[in-house]
Amino acid sequence: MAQGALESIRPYNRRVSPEPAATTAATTRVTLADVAALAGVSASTASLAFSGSGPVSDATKERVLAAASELGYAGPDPRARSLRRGRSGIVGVVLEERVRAAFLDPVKIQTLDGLTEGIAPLGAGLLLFTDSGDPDAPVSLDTAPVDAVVLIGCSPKFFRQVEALQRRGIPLVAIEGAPGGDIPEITIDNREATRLGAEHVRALGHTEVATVTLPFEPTRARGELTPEIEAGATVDTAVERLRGARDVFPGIRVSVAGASSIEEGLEAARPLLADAAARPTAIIAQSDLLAAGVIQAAEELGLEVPGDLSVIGFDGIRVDGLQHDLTTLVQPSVAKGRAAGEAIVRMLSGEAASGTDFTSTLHVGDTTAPPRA
Amino acid sequence: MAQGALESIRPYNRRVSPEPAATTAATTRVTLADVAALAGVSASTASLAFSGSGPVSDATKERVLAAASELGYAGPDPRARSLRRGRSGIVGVVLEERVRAAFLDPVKIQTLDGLTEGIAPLGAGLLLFTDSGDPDAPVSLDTAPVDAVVLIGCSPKFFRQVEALQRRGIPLVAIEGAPGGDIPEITIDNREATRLGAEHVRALGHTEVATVTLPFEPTRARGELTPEIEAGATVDTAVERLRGARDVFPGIRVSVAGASSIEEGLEAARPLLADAAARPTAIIAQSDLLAAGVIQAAEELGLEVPGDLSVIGFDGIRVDGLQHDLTTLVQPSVAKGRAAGEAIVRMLSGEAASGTDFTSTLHVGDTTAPPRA
DNA sequence: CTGAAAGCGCTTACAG
DNA sequence: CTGAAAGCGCTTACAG
Repeated sequence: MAQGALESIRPYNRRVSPEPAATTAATTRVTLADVAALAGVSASTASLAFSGSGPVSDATKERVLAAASELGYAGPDPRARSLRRGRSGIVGVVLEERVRAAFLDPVKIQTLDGLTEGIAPLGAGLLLFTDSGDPDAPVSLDTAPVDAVVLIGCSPKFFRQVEALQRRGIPLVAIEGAPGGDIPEITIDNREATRLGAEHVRALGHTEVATVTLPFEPTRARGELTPEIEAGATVDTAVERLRGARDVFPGIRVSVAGASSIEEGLEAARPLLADAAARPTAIIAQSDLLAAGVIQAAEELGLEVPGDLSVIGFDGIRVDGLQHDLTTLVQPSVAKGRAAGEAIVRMLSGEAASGTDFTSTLHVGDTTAPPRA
Repeated sequence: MAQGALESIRPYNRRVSPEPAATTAATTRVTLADVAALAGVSASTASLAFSGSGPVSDATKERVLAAASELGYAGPDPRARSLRRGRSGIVGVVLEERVRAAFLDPVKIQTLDGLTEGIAPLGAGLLLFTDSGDPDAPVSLDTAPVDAVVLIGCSPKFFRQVEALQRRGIPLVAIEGAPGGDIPEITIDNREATRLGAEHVRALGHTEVATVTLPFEPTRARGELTPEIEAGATVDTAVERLRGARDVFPGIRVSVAGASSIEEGLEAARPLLADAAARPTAIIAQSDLLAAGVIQAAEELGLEVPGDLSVIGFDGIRVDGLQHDLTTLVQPSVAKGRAAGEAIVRMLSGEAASGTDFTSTLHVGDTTAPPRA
């Protein structure tokens, strides 16, 4: 276990001798007590001079600050402060993937951005918990000094750690995913939004429609959807969006992508478009990146979008380099993160917080049109 | 200042009464002392039972664990542990941008991924410091309980905070950027690598060559390079790569992009390609995303790559959706992060650590060829 | 294998 | 406006 390594390493700056500071300079740690002594005040007063949260005369304050700079004291030790105050100023974020996988998803990045905004009033930092690639180094979520934790798209596999955090009274919020427990969840209307998109496609007159979906499970089997894949689904987003599409087109053809990317969208679309006789006139993609891939696949075959093929996405992100105004379901990615942050802030101030279910809106761009007559 | 907000919020789980725990359940915090008392052992022994770092009889250990689970004790408080041990298990990462901007750069993401690997032996988490968008919420780098800090592409504007961290004896490593101080730096051979690429282009027979660069300053002025822009440059990467190109093509035409993206590459390339009479036969792009944009611009005009235009990039990332095998300088993005992590680990175990200068390699793909005769 | 004691460095009521 | 005292919750030598 990783813990072991941490323990075996000696503190970088262990106090070398019991003598007062300022002799061994760099290797000896200066404390508030040292500063107070040099300034000729009590530790309490010195503390007040730094935090500014009490009445201290300007003269005293100056003396303390002068003593601090003379000793090279950089301010109160955050570790001691956080023990005393009961707050560390850190919010944990759990992403159940490697960094490089999690940040390939523009929606997650935007959500994280919104979260940063949402917790800004706390002045807290975000502590990232991701898969390190080392199976022996578990996310040590339950030994980290966090004030609160946000789970983004996490599976129930964190249940044990989540429980431990709850026992410790640490506020938790989940953005999608179903981590278990009675944690406030921030969700979006995956099914309803997709249905809306499908209805738009149907209203244009399309009847031959296919869909390219996100993976149904972490193993990321791809290709034509089989009953086995569907039965083993663990990713709600894919399942719900498929339901929405089926609400309108019950027998819709389904091609499963291996991830949310242009490349995967391209590969998932190829077989759908291969047979000119049985070609759909519209494809519903479960993400904008997949939609961009579908468009590439169409263009590869010399098909025009939207003339020969209508394409609709999901997310409402700007796909870098895509020259179309994509028709898509715009989900409030940033707002989701912000809502999670705000819930955290409320919970930390003792209020109750509940989840939020956001609504996506249909943006009609230039990638959907009536089928050719 | 953000600090104020943190202070004004009362601790979420303030102990309500001075009585021993286990009565008010959720709102009362259970401590190791409570567990020890219930188990009928000393606090020291209880502590040993949890950390496993001492000889405790199995019977005693079991008794302690049973008491813990009876009281709902989730393990030692990380805040207290970190004060006592002098380690928090947290490594800070500073990115001088908003989350959404930083993570648009695939190289940064890969570097972060490598960093995660590099610090895996510590079992530590990454604490993200980014621009929150709120000018009143400064990155509170110097009040966070970090064991070490990695700066990624940071400007000297962090000098003051960096100094404070150094005074506190906190190990620092910088990945590119010049944060000031005598911090070990992880760098790559921007100039030499670009020169290598330019030589490849020249060897193919090109003489009419242009370059699309990264921004030269955070304000991100774009367009033709002016002496003013060049004089005010603060981004080493852009400057060094331009030097490398000029080493081979001294009078090279320069178009500055506003960011590293396909879209910006497209826009920066358009004016270069607009005039068919004065059109370059090769373009050196300072990133792969820019190169992908250059290719799009060429294709827009009906030019073939590499037949009508050779394009070379920098980074060696896979550009999602790009159907070319891009000729590029492959830089070891993941290794850079890993090296930073390993340096941190060494410094935390008391060893000295120096920086590393990595070498990039030329990958010849299918986007460069001799100019048409 | 177990316990008593000290202390990590700070902040916060509480008196003055 | 300032100081003495207590304590945040834990871990670590040190004895036994």
